[in-house]
Amino acid sequence: METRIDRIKKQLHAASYKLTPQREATVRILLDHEEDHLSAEDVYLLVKDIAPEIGLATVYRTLELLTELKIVDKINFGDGVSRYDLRQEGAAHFHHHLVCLECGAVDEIQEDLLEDVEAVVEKRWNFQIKDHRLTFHGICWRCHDSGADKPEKDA
Amino acid sequence: METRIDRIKKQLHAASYKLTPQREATVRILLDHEEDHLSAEDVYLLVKDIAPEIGLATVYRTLELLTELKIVDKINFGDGVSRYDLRQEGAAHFHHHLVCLECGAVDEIQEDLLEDVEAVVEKRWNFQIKDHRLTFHGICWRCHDSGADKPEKDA
DNA sequence: TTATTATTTAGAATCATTCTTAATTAGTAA
DNA sequence: TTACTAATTAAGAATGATTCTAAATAATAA
Repeated sequence: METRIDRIKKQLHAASYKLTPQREATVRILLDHEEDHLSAEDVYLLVKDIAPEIGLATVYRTLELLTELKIVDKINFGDGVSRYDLRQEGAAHFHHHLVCLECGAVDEIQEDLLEDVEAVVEKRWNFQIKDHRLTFHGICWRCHDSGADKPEKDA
Repeated sequence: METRIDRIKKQLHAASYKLTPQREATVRILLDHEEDHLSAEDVYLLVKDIAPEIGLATVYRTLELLTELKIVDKINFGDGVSRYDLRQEGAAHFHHHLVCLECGAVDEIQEDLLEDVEAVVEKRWNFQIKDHRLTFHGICWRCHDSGADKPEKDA
């Protein structure tokens, strides 16, 4: 059976890159932390456990490469550190984020909520959209009283 | 007649800050470059022309202060540099951006396109939205052939 | 094998941003 | 005005994330 790693390997080969042990280890960490918005430093510390000889610069280079190939998305929540998220397989667009101003939690919205808005933008601003970034800042369900309900999982 | 500067002065006083000459010079630069998405360094170089004795750290401090007071918005297009935009007077939310992957131009959408989407997010994810960031990446009207029309100005 | 190219490591270098310290300025009360 | 106090600033040092450099290593092709 073909695994996600296998498919990423093919993607790399198609672009004439190799899946070196360091790159594979990095990808494995990202797969194990799909929703964690890891920084390069975070990835580095985690990947060192399974590939101790790896260097920080290699992690940066790998993340950059994966970003170019649209396997991961590089995000910036304004704290001066870039974070890296594995893109949903086959997703055309980047998922959205909810950043809590109270506790700092970052939740994800996988569903694409922007289809209507994008139709308007393409038409009215005559702009061919390739991707988008959407982040909401506010108070998450954990931090405000009015209904301590965990939202339903992504529709 | 009350100018924008006067109103900003009041806002500062209300929060018990002073509009020092350095701060005023910085605000003037921002007013003169409303759509330019200046970095702190850009602002510094421009402000030196009208207030030569100013230091870079002061520019940073001033921009940070103005950001806290929601007079300017700090944005990050992923190039490692923060940029600062004067917020439309009275606007509750930050405006959106169109970043051209071809020529690098950054256009603005002042209109709030997210009202419907936000209603969905507030309800379904049980999240109290305070602000948002929305950026589209793609090809601007200048760079793609199909209709070299400048879009109508913000509706 | 040898030559060539891609990749990595380690640490130095860079660059944006923040911090520190001492000096300056403004505001206030006498 | 003068003295006191707090806010603000300049200058440059310090920090921290990221990128670059040089030499070593691994993979690939001939």
